Formats: sequence, C-alpha cells, structure tokens
Amino acid sequence: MTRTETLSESLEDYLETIFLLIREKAVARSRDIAERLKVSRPSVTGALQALAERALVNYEPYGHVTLTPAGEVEAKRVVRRHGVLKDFMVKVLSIGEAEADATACRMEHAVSKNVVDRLVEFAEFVETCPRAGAKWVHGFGYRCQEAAADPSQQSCERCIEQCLTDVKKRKQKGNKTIASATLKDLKPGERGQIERLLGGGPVKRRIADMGVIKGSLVEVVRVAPLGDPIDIKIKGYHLSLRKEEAAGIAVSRLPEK
Amino acid sequence: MTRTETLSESLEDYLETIFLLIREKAVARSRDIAERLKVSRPSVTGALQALAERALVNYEPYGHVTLTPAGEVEAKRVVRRHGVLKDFMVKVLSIGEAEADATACRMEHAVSKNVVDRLVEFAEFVETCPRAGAKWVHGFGYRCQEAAADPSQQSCERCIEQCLTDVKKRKQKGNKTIASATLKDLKPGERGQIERLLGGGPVKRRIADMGVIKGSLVEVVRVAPLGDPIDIKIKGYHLSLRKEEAAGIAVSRLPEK
DNA sequence: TAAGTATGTTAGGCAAGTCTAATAAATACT
DNA sequence: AGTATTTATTAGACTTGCCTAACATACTTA
Ligand SMILES: [Mn+2]
Ligand SMILES: [Mn+2]
Ligand SMILES: [Mn+2]
Ligand SMILES: [Mn+2]
Repeated sequence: MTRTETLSESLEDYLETIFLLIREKAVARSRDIAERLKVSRPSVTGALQALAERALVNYEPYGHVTLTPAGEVEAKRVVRRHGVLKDFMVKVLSIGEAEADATACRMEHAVSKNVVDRLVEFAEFVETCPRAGAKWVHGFGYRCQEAAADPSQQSCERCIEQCLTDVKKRKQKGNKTIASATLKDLKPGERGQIERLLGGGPVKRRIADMGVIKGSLVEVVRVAPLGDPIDIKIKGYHLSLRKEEAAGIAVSRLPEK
Repeated sequence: MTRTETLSESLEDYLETIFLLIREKAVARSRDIAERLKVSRPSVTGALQALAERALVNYEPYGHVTLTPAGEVEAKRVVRRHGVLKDFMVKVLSIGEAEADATACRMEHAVSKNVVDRLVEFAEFVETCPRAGAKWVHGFGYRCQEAAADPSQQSCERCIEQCLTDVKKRKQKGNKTIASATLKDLKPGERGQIERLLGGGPVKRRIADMGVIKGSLVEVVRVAPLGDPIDIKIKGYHLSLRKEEAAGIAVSRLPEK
C-alpha cells in the first residue's frame, strides 16, 4: 500500500494515452496503449494496476479499461498541458509539428498550471494585440526559417510601415466592422474573440471558471454532422458544446492564419 | 559496463550542480551537492561513480571532484537550458523568480537545443522589435498581474497611440542617435545590441558559432574589479571575455528594463 | 464447436535511483 | 599527538519502471 501523492511522468503518459484512445476509438485496449507508448504489453498491465490502485482507472483483468472521474480530470490536465506547449512551439516558435509534439510530451510533466495559463495568455496576447498580431508572429517564424540572412534592419522598417497602415485602416473602418456572430456560426478551423456570454446557464460558469474573459480567443475544432456537438478549444481547454449553448456565446470573427 | 548513450535527468542535475558549485565556491563538496539537490550523501557518491564511469567527472574516493572537458561541455549545456527557460518565464511570462527557477530545472531536461535557440530568438525579437519592445512585454506582465481586470480594449487603444508616437520619435531622431560604444564600455546590468565584430580573432569565431548576428542582444553580467574578465550573456550563453576582446565588439546601448 | 490467433497477465529479472545504518577517512581542537 | 567532529563511502534494502518468456483468456473462423 504505497501512497504516492504525485503522479509519475510515466503514469501521466499512460493516463494521457488512455484518454486519447478512448476519445478516438471509443475504447482503450492494452495492445494500443503499448504501441503508442512504445512499451511492452506487460508494462501496460503493470501501469494499469498502479493506476487502479490510485483509483484513476477502473480495471479488472481481461476487462475494459475506463477512467474514473478523478482519472479523467488528471488525464485532461495532462492533455491540456501537452496541447498548450505544442501549440506554443508550433504557432509561436515555428517548431515543426513532430518535434513540437515529442518535446511537448516531455515538457508536459514539468510545467505547473500557472505557467501553462500564462503561456496561453501570452500566445493569445501576441496573436491578437494589434501591435503584434498574427502577421507579426508569422514574420518571426519566417525570420527563423531564413536564419542568419537579413539582420532585419531593413525589413524592420517595412514592418513598422505596414503596422502603421494596418492600424490606420482599422481605425477608419471603425468598430462597427466587426461582424458579430455566435460560436454556432463559425466553421471548423475558424477562430473568434469572445464578445460576451449571453444567458447565464451552467455553460457560462463552466467557461468563466477557465479564466475566459471578453477578448479571449476561441477556436472551433470540429462540428458534428448535424451541427450539434461542437468541439471548441479555448484557453487551451478542449470543450464540447451543444448547439444551443454555442449560440449563446457572442464572438467576433478573426481572420485566418 | 553499461553504455547509456543519453544522460538521465538525475545525472544532468548532478552535473549542473557540480558546475555551479565549482563556479561559486571553487570546489564542489559532496556535502553541498547533497544539500542543493536535497538528496542523501550516499546518493551523491553513487552519482559521482556513475558520472566517473561516463568520464564526465574526475573522481576518486575522498578526493576532489572536478569536471572533465566533456563533463564541462555537458554541464554548460544544462545550465544554458536552465537559464534560457528561466529567463523566458521571468522576463516574458512574468512568472515569479522561485517558481520559474524550479520549473526551469525540470523542463531543462526535456528541451532540445533547437527549441532553446528558438526561444532565445523569440525573446530577443519580442524585446527589441520596435513593434513590440520592452514596454510592450512589460505591458503583458502587468496585464497578467491585474488578471481579469480590464479586457484591455481601452488600454489597447492607448497602447497603439503610444507605439505610434514612439516610432515617430525614433524616426525624427534618426539613426545617428545610437551612441556607438563597445562592450568594454557597458556597465554590469546594461544591455546592448551587437553592431559588428571588429577584428577577426578567435573571439569572433567563438561568438559567431553561437548564432550571434548583427542585432543580437548582449548583456554585461559582471565586470571584475580591474575591468579585465568581463562576464557577458549572449544568446543564453555565458561568456567570459578579456578587456581587449570586449573592446572589439561594437554595440549600441539599449535602454534599461 | 474446435482449433487457431490475437490479446492480456503472471513470473522472474534487471537497471536506476533513492534511502538508512554502519564504517572509514579527513579535519579540527585541545 | 590524540581525541572529537565532520565528511565521505560502503553495504544492504526498497521502489519504480522496464523487459522476456511462459501462460491464460478471449475472439475468429473454418
Ligand atoms: Mn508525456
Ligand atoms: Mn503528452
Ligand atoms: Mn534539473
Ligand atoms: Mn537546472
């Protein structure tokens, strides 16, 4: 009877993998866990027993593995950390998908919620602040790929000019430009900024608890065929909303990329 | 005879600690290593034996511990990763010193040189690009500390105005404003941007190998009493230069903070 | 329904990393 | 110099996490 208060990196990975397998394939088989984690099947059995002892999975020999509520909470935490770190590396630092993914899966065990939250904040700030903005970030990525070429004194001048004209344009068009919409209207891949949360149901609370405020970024990940469960990503959290719930979230569309 | 090609997180930490102790106190005693790493003394002995087997430290029972050249290289790598991650968290993300330090020491084992380099690039870009700049970063930190207060629509306007006036000023004053100096002229704590590397000695090569280009940030960390060994930080690397060498590096001063 | 195959578990072993208790060496103090 | 104290090492044990080989169960299919 060992009472290890904190979860080891290894067990966090098992939890993460189980969660993702269940999400993707409806069921997490020992075989698949082993394959994903590049580990032998007996190792998986061992891990499942350890997780069961900690009441994070429901497990009995030869039976189906499911996550307990506590296990799901823990798994989601890991998944979020992984996602946030990966996104930051890919979108802000211009690291390649594969490397970002692998690195994120190692870093995810080291960062606190605090740091992750701040990272999300910063990435959003960088992507949406008119003084920086998507183009600016993209410029950094470009600069990186071009490496040492062009110490950017020249292009820096051009960059500022561009920024000035952009801001002027924005001012001329004024605030009314923002075609107001609700989350329900966005298509997969589209992103928007929260304008406000209509209606005060449990969704509002759930979302507010995540640190979402006016101006927060939200991205529609997937919309089910009938438009009902809408998967969104917000503050690094993955969320599944019903159509009516999504209709209660006013957003302003954001340009792609 | 075990040949583990890659160093474990644990051994990296021992190496890091030994390196820092030697730098600070001239000698790394088993007792101090144990204390810093919060580990028992026998554990240290074990680690030293493991490191000695890998030819990373010079070790014999009851003797002084020193790093072999290979060990020093490895240790410096770890120290740099730690420093870069910590700096990013403190300066860009506005995470507190203590938490940043602890987190950096866990993340340092997970990030590749590639990611660290990119992180340095990005932090420099963010701090020096006129469209972002130190004030802008600071604004983000401030926003974070103020938390949910002020979704920044208001202050965003003000921020842009400020940026515009700043850029205008910069233009009026023109390029001649940049009081050219050399690294030798900077005081501890001051930062500058590399203008060019005068003279083509080995220093130039050493520095160029680190990815330093025109525009790279450099910070003077410490200057010895007689002004001779000058400690600088550049691209996350720690470097010690002689006075003459520092005099060969043309920089433009950067405003504090 | 009776193989035959795929999947999962047990048994046994090993390496890394940590600990405590006991011992040895080095250093500091009369 | 001789004892006390500090510092370092050895011995032995334990935990975690991984492995291979052998066995058990579940699913497939003839
Ligand atoms: Mn992981
Ligand atoms: Mn992961
Ligand atoms: Mn560390
Ligand atoms: Mn460290």
